[in-house]
Amino acid sequence: MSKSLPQQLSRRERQIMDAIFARGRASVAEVLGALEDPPSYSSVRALLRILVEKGHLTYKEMDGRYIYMPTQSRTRAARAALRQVLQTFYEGSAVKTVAALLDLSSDDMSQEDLNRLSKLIEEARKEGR
Amino acid sequence: MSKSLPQQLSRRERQIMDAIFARGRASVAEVLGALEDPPSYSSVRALLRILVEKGHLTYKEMDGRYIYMPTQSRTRAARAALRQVLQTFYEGSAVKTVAALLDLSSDDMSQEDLNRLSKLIEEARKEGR
DNA sequence: ATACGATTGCTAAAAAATTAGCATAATCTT
DNA sequence: AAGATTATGCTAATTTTTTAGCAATCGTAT
Repeated sequence: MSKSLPQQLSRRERQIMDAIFARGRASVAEVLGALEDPPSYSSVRALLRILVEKGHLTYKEMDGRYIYMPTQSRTRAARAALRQVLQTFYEGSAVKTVAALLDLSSDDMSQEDLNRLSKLIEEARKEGR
Repeated sequence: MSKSLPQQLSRRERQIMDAIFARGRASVAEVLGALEDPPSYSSVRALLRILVEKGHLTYKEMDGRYIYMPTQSRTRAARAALRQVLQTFYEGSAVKTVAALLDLSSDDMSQEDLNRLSKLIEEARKEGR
């Protein structure tokens, strides 16, 4: 059984977690650089400390400085985030969500990308059978 | 040009906005009922008032009570949320995101759902051409 | 009419989040 | 080696968020 992290994150905490998830892991300076409206270095450190205390982050020392990384896998966090969007905006329907995604970014998608998606759907079809 | 709502929401504000987006619109009592760890009726009203002040919600009186609804369209908010997940967890790749969605909920998808998706992709293919 | 229940207007207090300063150690540069 | 830069340890203060109470109003049922 894996530990649960039921606590919802505050605004800054969320920002920082997102920055770290997007990068995999990050130093204080990197997190600071990733924030849109950055507070002081001290403030970022304080938040990181809190996130470690709450169990959302861990860190190890590398080259004399701390590198922070999520305790939860990216995959797991990503799924939770997707579920949230699904429930809030698409009535829990994956189909509707995929449709929205295609609509959102079909301009940026190559024929090759579309081929890949077709294959994924084909696979799901087989599995469901 | 539409008004921008740059302010990031606090924890409760986010919760409440999500509850209202999921329902389209809601009364104070409905919002209260929708929250997992509900505070008092008064507290919910205070948050709603703040969200109105900040321009995220609007309300109208119906049957003697206030019904709150988002100022931003669900579609627009949904897109913003999807983009956020895309950027944070899937390197901005819609293909990866769709793959994750299929993986997440292919069990719940019918053959008919998959057909629909195939068609959507086919359409995107034509458009891109 | 009157009591009841649900709602809003307004206000204040408590809790949490956010920010930052200062001292100190390690590392890099000249 | 000395100075500059960058890091952490620890602490405190400010700001924002979150909570809730009380009076007044409106509709409903007795």
